[in-house]
Amino acid sequence: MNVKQLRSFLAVAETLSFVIASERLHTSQSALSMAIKGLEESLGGKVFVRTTRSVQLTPEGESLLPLARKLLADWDSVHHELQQRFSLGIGKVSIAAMPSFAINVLPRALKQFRALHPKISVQVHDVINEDVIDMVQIGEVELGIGFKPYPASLAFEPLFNDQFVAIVPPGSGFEDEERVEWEALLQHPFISLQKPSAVHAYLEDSLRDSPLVLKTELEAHQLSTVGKMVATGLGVSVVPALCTPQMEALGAKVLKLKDARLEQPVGLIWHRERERSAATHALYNVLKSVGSQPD
Amino acid sequence: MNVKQLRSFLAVAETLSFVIASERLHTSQSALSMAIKGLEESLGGKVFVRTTRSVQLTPEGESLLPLARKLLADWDSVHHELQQRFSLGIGKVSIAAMPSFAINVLPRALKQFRALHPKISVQVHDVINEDVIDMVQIGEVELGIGFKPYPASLAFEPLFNDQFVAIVPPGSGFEDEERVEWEALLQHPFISLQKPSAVHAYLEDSLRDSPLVLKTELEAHQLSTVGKMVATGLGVSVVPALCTPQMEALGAKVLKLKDARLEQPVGLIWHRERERSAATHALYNVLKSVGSQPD
DNA sequence: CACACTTACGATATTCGTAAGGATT
DNA sequence: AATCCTTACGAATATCGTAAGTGTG
Repeated sequence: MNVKQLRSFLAVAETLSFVIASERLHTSQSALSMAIKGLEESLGGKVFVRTTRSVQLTPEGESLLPLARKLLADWDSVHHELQQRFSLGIGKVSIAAMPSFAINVLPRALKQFRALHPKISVQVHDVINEDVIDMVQIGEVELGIGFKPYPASLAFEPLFNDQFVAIVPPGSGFEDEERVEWEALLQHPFISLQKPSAVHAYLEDSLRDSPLVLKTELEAHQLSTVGKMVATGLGVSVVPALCTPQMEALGAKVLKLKDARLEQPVGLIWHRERERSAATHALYNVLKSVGSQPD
Repeated sequence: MNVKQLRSFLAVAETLSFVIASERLHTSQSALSMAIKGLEESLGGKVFVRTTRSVQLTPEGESLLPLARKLLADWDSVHHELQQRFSLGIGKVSIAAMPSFAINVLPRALKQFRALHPKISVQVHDVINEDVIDMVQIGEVELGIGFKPYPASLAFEPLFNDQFVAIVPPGSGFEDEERVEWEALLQHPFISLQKPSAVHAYLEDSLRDSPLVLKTELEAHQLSTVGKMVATGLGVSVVPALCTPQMEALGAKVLKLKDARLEQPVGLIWHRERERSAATHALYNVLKSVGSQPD
């Protein structure tokens, strides 16, 4: 019993005519005749009674009819669903992105992606860089966006280099300058993101060889909170340059840092061993084209 | 997408190896490779990632796996059910039989039938001859057993000729005789079956040309009730000879009638235009062999 | 005799298995 | 080197369509 035979059966059962059914199936009557014959051999008995002038179902054929209908409907449904999944007609993508990217770049990219593939739902996990790495590692998301990761099991495709910038309160002594030295910046109370943050780690790393120390006096969990703290004069901080417009909107002043080491590649992260779905691949491509122009 | 491709997919997905899967499918690796290739072309994307050293499912393949399992399970289930139905492994038969036959012959036939086909359930409608005809006509049963019917749409296969016999109370004036004349019989109160009964109709028909009249003084719905009434001396009656043992067991005396016209063929009845199931056909054969030897 | 299904038969496709190819561990 | 999947190719198989056959109304 194969699919073609069952389709033939259904067509004949519904038309009660080999001629009409063969037209509906775009085949010859003889081929249809053979298909039904094959089906009957496979089942071990006749499903139709042919009296040269009329075709009717046997009781066994009668009981096959609803079963065949359901079987073929399910069959086509599965076939269609998989086709849709491959052609991006349907699908689901889960990604994780670090906040600076999620806020400043992702919306634009997602708008473009959704325009291309409106039926694919996207779930964004807006978490700090460390959690992005974890979620990709665990397999909770197929794709992450963050700083270049250490684990060898993860692959990385850079989008752009993000440099850190200093943010200071308006009206502070830095106002006239465009660039600021670390030494001058650290004279002020330092407001940092929560401890396991990538920003924090990079800052400590880049200051390792210098006599300077990060005196963290305030901590926050959200970039916008840090920005607002700085804006109200509680201290200074260092954030990814991506956040510049956001920080300025909050009322903080953004200054470049005179230290080239504070530059990190931001890019797409995925698990080498895990396959990405067609939908994820499509999003990957959009992010690659949109994400490499952060402005 | 066809059945073979889906079976190939399932085998590879479960073994994660083309070699092992091809052994399980009793085919060559190349054939399996082509089958998967064909499936992937049909679906529009890859379901496996082959890295020459390992095979793993793509996310799309992962989502196909449970669907394929169900599809094939349903498929095989339908195939098996139909095979069983044809090979009489399962099935259901509905027949209608007139009471005299249902009581005196059918049990023996059904015992033999059930021994041959234990998984086939049989539903017996124990109804008067007229209802047997109706139920076959309507299609409520595929097979009936009763007197030869009139409708041209029904086919009839005789099993035996049943003649009517007189039943009288023990100790009545007939005791010494083996045969009884109509005239003598109708001197006594006549107990008949309910009006539309075939027995009643035949009796009236066979008395049409004679001066005798059926004076029905009592009516009952069941043969055994009639028998008991006769046995207790309420009157006399005429019943199919088949019921002889039953009537004697109830205490009535059975006498032959001196009238050859009171003989009717009893046999199998079915609708010419309606197909009979394999199970019904099997029962038909058993009834033909058992039913033609009523004793 | 016209219609509808089956069978026959040659041609076309498809599928199969063996064997060679390519890639990875 | 050994293993495993893919590709190539000739052979076996299956399927198809045309056309003839068969039986019914």
